[in-house]
Amino acid sequence: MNKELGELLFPHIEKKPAEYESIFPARELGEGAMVTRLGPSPTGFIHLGNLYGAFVDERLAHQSGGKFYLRIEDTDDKRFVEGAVFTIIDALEFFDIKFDEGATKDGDMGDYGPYSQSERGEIYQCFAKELVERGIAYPCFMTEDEIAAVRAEQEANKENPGIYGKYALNRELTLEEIKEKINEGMPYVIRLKSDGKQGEEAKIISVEDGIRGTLTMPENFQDVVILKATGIPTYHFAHVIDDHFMRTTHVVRGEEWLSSLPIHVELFEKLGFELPVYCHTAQLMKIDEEGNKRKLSKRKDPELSLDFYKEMGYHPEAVREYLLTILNSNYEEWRMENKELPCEEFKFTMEKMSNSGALFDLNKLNDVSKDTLVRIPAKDLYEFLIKWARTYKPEIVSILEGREDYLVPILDLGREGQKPRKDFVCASQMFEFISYFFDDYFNITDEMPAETSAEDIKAIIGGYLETYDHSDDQSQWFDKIRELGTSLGYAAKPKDFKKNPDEYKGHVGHVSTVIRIAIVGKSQSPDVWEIQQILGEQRTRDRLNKFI
RNA sequence: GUCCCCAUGGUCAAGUGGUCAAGACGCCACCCUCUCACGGUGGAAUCAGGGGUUCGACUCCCCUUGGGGAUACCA
Repeated sequence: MNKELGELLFPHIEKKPAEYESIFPARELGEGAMVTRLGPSPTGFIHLGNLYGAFVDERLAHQSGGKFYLRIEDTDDKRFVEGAVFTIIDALEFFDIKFDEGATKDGDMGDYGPYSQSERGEIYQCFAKELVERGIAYPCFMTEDEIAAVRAEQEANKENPGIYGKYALNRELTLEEIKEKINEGMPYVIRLKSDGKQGEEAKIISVEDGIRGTLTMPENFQDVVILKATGIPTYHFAHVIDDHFMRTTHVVRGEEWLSSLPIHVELFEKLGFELPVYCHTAQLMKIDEEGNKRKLSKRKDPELSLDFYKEMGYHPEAVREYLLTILNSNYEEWRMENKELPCEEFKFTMEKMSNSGALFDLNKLNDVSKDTLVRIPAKDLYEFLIKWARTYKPEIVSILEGREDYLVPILDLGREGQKPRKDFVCASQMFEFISYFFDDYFNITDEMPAETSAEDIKAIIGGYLETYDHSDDQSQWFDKIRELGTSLGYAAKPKDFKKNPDEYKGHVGHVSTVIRIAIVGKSQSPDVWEIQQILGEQRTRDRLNKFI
């Protein structure tokens, strides 16, 4: 009867399960090589958490000489967003996550495809058919109302909700009944006929998790849906079939999957497939408006969308560094000892991964980013800045493009030597920081120091202009400021002023601040002499003249 | 409700029965210093609570509490 039911339900499926074993043979890889995958669903949104997981997959595979592939998990037609696949591929490319096979913009690449679940219907149905034929899956015609009624009854009886045991109304339908319902055109799903027990009788299963160690939980007892009414598989079924036939060795996924692990274990067992190693990562969290810790959500946290980082102009390398520091607790230490090595040299381990959800920390990202950018040559920063501006601040492209000779020294200001400045965090901030080098963006934003009177300000700038010699070296230049200040009643050294504040109007720092504001517009900046050298004599004088 | 996961400073965390309980970010002070940044020194700040086990618990067990997740024809 089951055989007949299989044919009735899946008349078009001709391949036998065993055939797929030879179509997708075991991979020939070295000892210990891991095969991992990223399985995003194309909802049009990809956030830091996705990248976090992708990184683990990527490191694990490439570190072990294995393979890392991209599989599109588009089994939810309701949530599908047009163009989302490209968005995902773009984002991963931007952050330099490299795949060996899987979905690409030009179609699939690799021998284990198709890599989009929507194109694998025949494979899923083949195995659904097999399960039906073996009597461990069945068509279920229960309507939404029936399911709701069952649920209400279960709630009233304080029983676990779900379709199982006696509540699985269509579990024991006869072939005739099924035929009849199908002829009536009733829609149906295919459910697993679980033989698990619940409560006291439940068997306890235990699974070795790559990150969390031994996991123990009660077996599954629900008749879960494996094929929806549309013939499309649910995640559970697709996961088991795909990861088996794509020969995935390590399934890295978020901890929200932990509770459906028993379903997957049962499915793997029933299908006779070997269980992959599961690695359940902790979720990235954030603090919400009420002050509660909560998982990064797709809807509510647009600022944690990958687009946020692209818009702000965080360098992909900085984001990678940040991710690595929260991914492996010993990464930071390693980085301090190996400042110049590429992060790929770091030996990533699952043991060093945290089991508890980390809160996203923008401060930390910024700090990591500063350290990362200081290692990047100014010329590369220049190119990065232009690339960012092209999409996110097009109005400044014209003042940046083709001006490498002007920009590179600006971006390199104070970065040489043992204690380089770490002024840059991200592209948007970089432009802000150097904007005074562009006449259209230059303006005076800070107040002159309180220690300097209006007459003194004129005297300082006038005197400065009088003795200004663009070819002075840095110490000659500063000596002049010191002399100028002294002649106007300002201490030559801040310490002198602090010791005898009554004897002076202020100190040389105040004098130089006046000059700094005239030239830079702000009371804080890198070395003024170096800025003047980049600005050139004429523009320096022009800015000063405006004050007289 | 049921099931699962998690629990060291504000944040990220080291720690795996005996430590004055690392380090990083942030914060504060000081030093360097013409400003800022960088760098340096120092500081405040943590084992959620209660029971066990043990000569001895941050570490092992139990309970409570708290946080997170699942409980879908979403992934």
